[in-house]
Amino acid sequence: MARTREFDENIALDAAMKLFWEKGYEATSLSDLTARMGIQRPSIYSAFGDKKELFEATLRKYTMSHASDMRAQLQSHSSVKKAFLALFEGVVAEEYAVDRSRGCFCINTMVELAPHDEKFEILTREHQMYLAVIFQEAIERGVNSGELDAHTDPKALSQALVLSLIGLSVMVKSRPQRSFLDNAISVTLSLVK
Amino acid sequence: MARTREFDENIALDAAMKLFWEKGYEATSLSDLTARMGIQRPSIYSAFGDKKELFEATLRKYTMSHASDMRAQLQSHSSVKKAFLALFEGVVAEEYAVDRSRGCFCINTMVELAPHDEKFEILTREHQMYLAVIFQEAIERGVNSGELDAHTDPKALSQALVLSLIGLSVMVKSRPQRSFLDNAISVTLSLVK
DNA sequence: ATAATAACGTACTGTTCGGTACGTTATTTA
DNA sequence: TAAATAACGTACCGAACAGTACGTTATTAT
Repeated sequence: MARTREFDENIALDAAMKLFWEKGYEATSLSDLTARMGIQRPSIYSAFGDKKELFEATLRKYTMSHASDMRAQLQSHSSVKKAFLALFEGVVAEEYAVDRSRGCFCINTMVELAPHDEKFEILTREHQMYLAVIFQEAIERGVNSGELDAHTDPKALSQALVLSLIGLSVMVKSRPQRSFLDNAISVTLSLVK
Repeated sequence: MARTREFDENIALDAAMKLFWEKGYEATSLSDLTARMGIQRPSIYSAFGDKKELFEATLRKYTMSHASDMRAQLQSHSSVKKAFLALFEGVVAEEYAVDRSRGCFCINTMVELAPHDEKFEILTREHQMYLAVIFQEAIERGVNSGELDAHTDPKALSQALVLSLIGLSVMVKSRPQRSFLDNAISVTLSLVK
């Protein structure tokens, strides 16, 4: 009944996500967004709503993709210990790569918006809860296969690992010596035994 | 040789610190600052420089005060295990108190500014390094007193604890169930043995 | 007392902010 | 083919932004 949309909403949303992820909510302007999304300002508003709504859409996109990434990574090793080691070391390696990582978008949002906006408090909490469940399932696989101690408390251990992974993801932003991070990872993952 | 300053620079700086701490750098405007500091805009510029310089001054004030707080807390218990437990549980208790905590200003800055501003990358890194040293000293006291295992690696353990404490400080912003945090703390601090 | 000087309050600068009105263009349905 | 409709680009809105010019007031040193 009318003109068809000329841009791909998914591609545009992805561009917005990368920008918010890199700069945060406040530091990203509508002009930044139009430039990177390749569309005009009214197109953003008609397709995604206002700035906060667009941000929310990008965060939802991120958390879904991030959760399935994490799940896939944990399932890609037969050894649960090695899987967690690869996961933690991957965070470090990414940050120290030629073009540094953006870190974790959800963590950035927990810090910037969750304390002042209940919607993002809930959204970020639910993502962390989901990650904890993914971790727990991996640990339970390790217990069932006999790789991990039968006395392990999978739930509590997964929760501790989520906390440490968050800490690691934040700490790398200040670019400490890699030995600092390697030591910390090594000690933390000694809990997975 | 001239008129004397009518406001107390230290009090004004403290007000600015609390505001930046609560809202972050970008979300805090000069108008917010003049309102809370109780002084006019040109007074800010003459006493502290521009917005970024003022922010830096508040962060330096915070890190110094925070470091000595941490040191004091760790020294206030004869048992090192109890000292760390009180430290970690204190973060949780503060956040779930009637008026929620602002979290850790240094962590907020690591997330918001460190990735895009080398000055803050360095400043925040140095603070975390300093905290790690304080932690290490506490652990060494525990080893020397016989409370902790003689095979403990105080440096590596302290680094792991710094990471977990960062993770905890971020995670509380999304207000998960306390049992989540209690479990995670319990598992993490089982490393201190 | 007076000249020098620095802090003060007011009022302003140009710029950028998020958001939108509106006329134009392209597509679809009838 | 014509009417309807929605996406498009342009150009704008008032508000808020960080930062400053400037005249006034208070304090100091001479």
